[in-house]
Amino acid sequence: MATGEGEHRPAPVSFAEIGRRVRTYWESAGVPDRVMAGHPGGPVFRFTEGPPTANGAPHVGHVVSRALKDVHLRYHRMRGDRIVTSMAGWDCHGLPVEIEVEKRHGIRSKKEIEAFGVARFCEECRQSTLEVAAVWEEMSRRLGYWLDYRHPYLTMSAPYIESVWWSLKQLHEKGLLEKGHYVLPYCPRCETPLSSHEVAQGYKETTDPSVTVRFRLKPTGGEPPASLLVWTTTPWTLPANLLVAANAGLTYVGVRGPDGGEEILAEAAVPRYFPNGAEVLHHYDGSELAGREYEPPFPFAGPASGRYRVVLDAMVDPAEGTGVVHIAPSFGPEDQRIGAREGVGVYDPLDSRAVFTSAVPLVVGKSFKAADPLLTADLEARGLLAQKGSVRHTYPFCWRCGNPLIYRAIDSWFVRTSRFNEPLVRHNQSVTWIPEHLRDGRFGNFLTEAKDWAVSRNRFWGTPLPVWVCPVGHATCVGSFAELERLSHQKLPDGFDPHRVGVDPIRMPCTVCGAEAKREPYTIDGWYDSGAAPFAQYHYPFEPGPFDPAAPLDFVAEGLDQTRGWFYTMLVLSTGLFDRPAYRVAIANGLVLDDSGQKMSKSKGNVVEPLGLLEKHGGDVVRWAFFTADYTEPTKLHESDIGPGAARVLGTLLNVLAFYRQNASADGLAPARVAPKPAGLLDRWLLSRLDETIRETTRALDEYDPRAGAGRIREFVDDLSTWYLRRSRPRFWSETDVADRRVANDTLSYALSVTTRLLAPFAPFTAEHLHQELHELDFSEASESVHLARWPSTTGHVDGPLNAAMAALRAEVEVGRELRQRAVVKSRIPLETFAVFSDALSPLGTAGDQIVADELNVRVVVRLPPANAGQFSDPLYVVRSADRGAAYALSAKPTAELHREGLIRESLRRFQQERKAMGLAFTDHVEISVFAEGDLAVALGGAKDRLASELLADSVELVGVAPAQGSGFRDWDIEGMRLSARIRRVGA
RNA sequence: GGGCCCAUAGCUUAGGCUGGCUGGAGCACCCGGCUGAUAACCGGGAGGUCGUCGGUUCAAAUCCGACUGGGCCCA
Repeated sequence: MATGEGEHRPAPVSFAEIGRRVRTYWESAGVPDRVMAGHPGGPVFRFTEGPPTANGAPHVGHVVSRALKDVHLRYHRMRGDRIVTSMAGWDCHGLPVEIEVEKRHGIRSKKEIEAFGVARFCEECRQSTLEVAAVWEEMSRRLGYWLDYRHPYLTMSAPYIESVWWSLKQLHEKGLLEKGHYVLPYCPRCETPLSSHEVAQGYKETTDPSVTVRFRLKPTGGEPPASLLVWTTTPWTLPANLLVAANAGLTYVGVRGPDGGEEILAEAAVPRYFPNGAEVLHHYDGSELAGREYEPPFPFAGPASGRYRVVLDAMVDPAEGTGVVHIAPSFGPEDQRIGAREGVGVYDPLDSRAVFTSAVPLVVGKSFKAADPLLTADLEARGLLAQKGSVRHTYPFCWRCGNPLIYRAIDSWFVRTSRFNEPLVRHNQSVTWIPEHLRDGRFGNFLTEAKDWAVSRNRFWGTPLPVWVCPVGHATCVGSFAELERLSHQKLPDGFDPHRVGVDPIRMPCTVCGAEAKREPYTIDGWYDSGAAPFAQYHYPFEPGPFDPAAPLDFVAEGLDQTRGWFYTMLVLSTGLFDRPAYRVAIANGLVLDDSGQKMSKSKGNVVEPLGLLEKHGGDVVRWAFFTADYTEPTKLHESDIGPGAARVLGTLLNVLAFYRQNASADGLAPARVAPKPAGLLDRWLLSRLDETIRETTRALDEYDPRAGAGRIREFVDDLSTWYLRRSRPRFWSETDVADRRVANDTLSYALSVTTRLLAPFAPFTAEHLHQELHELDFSEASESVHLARWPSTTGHVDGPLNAAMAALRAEVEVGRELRQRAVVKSRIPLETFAVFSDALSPLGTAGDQIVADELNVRVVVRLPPANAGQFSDPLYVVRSADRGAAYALSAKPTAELHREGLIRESLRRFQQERKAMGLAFTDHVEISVFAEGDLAVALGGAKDRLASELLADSVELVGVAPAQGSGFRDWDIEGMRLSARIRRVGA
């Protein structure tokens, strides 16, 4: 039994369901392979997939950049370009992977890895990388991001490593790869240095001790005892203190300390340290302090004595601390510089895990952090602690394991980036950055300051540094496996594994002196691996391939964080190796935040999982949401907002398609594949708008602006549905003008077909669904896919004046509607006149005026000069004036004849609704009996033929006597008059 | 401490480079209408100090400066 009137609605559209169905079809028909095989003769479009770490699951931010990459790749494929290459890639090496394996086996240090077995450990790492790939692939399938996942490049594969070796040797020969002993950020847990761009990812707010210590000056004779006040947030570095620095340009004062002795600090620091004032005993120039000797705070068996003295340096900042700075040359870049200048060398009492050695008995066996309180307490006991507190500041933590880093001097290999800053900056200038400000802003700034890149890692799972060093220190960089065989005079085994297990045992005679050389025991930074992807994925230069050393990539896109990561290392390598930019166009999307604008993090529990998101909404809806947001800015992810935007455009298109199919299948017409010859104004206008949309969407994608492209499509779909189709509806079932019906059908199907292709890069699933349904392929013809189609081109229909005129006409209709509302006459009741007073011509002539008349349901539209406006200012009209220079008037009341016409339409609408409520198809024939009162009876009496044709009624009976209850009649009230009707399906 | 970005209606936003009619849309809300595609459509309403202050100008959402708030990066 029916639950009410009009309750047979179609099932809600589920884009997720459409997505699943389309995905199944694609997979069974092998569509992605054929699309990606592409156009062999087409122009080359160079692309490289930024290899995600094959270790962490994807997050929503990855969805954004992948959606962006996909829309452009699809567009270029449809343009006939050959994408070089669609290869997926995985960044397999590095700490992230090692840490995962460590966790799995409860390993906590490098020693334990060695006990576990390096070979076994690396093998586990290798296995682990392949496990996560499946999640990424599934995410990409749901998103519709097409890459060749069956033949990915792996940074751990032997050919890839060989290419990386080749590149390292190139740099080495150019003198751009060297060993040095410098202060670097160092992770005590991972026991390895990190590069500055890795450190950049790990700054966090933290609380550290803040202590001010008295360094007792050695008496120079006769003077009372005095101390320097020295401030630090790292008490653990005090045992390594070798010098103290003051600034020659500052004034220092000696004030009376609590124990009566003199305490020396910068005058500028006095208010901070002694807010209640202090008794100043002496003034000193900074230079006067130079050379004064002091007793080290911890007099252990450190380096030879006699070095503890005050030196001068301009880096000493009076705004911080006491203006007297403690210098531990092994634990700070500035400290190292000053120590080297003063010839005091370095002193490092920590082992590789940053645990104190027996050199500092007080804290032997304690890690650097744990030593802080013990050292502080000892200073206090000896009366050396002037002040103790804590400070909140940002401090670097290991980006992978989360432990605090330290800065320490260590042996490391460097890419001498500082030697080619100028070309880096220059090549960056030729990159089209989106957003544009990155070029000279964040990324550009970073390049200007680019420091040497510490690429060696004291780790296990990575590309081994192919450098062999003899006891004298001569370095030989090996650039290929063949060279390794030649230099080491040994045949490499079949299936040679160029990881540490394979290369560590190999010895070779030094190429300089002939002494036995051993490999430097380092692996290299995983970021180097990924930066090498543009050439290493092809095993360049060892195998022929599409890589061209002179050609940058045409396009890359990743998250903004990659400005310090992949975008940077690619540019360093392309500049260092090939002296050219790495890419022409780089898009960086902003972070995706939760709905309150917070960063997503596991600890906050606000992480939106991409797989679930895509499954729930469907790939197209998620894509659309990101294309239409400003993805260059941090984007708040409102899950409730994700659906509506796409539903508006894609859903409307599905409705238009449903309408088309209903009528076309009744007519048995095939969809038009070429632009039909327009029959009338609306057809011409639609084709013009369509061409304009093609032109503008093409322009948007050429300019890498999918957001604008999606906007143009949205506007067109709106025009198509709410104006062209709404205005043209009766044409689709006209019995009298079959030719026009044909043109309308062709125009609509052509517009749908083109829109489907325009939509294909943006919403690949829905576009495929539309394509299949439109052409009645029903997912059955294996050779068909919208993604094999060519991008539409314009057909010369763009008519700017026509578009403008139609817009003007629609504005007039809006004014008319407003007047009708003020007249309080329903749209179904016809009125006599709509008058426009303007010197401008009718926007679209008679045909246009006909549309206006129809929309407003008036008998005539008249256009008169503004001077005539006065003649309509009487109660017979509602008037509006001064709308952009024009005035308007509308008849305020229907004539008796028009009123009867209105009654007929009112009745017809009731009957149509009743038909619908009965569940009749609009092709079902009926017979109808009608009873009506008063004017209604008169009106319907004269409209029997019309009732018959519009209702598909084989017989129309007008009953003179009011039907009784239960006789199958339904009753309505129209303007107080009774209307009753009984409709029966013929043959039912 | 230095650099970059952002701020328009309750929400998402157009416009800003190139100053100029009344700052446009969509969602949500209220009133009314329409319907042979309905998760539609049409009209009206309410909702904006275009973050704040100052400057340039006949004229500023738009250009300039400062500030506030948010975000990111560097030190």
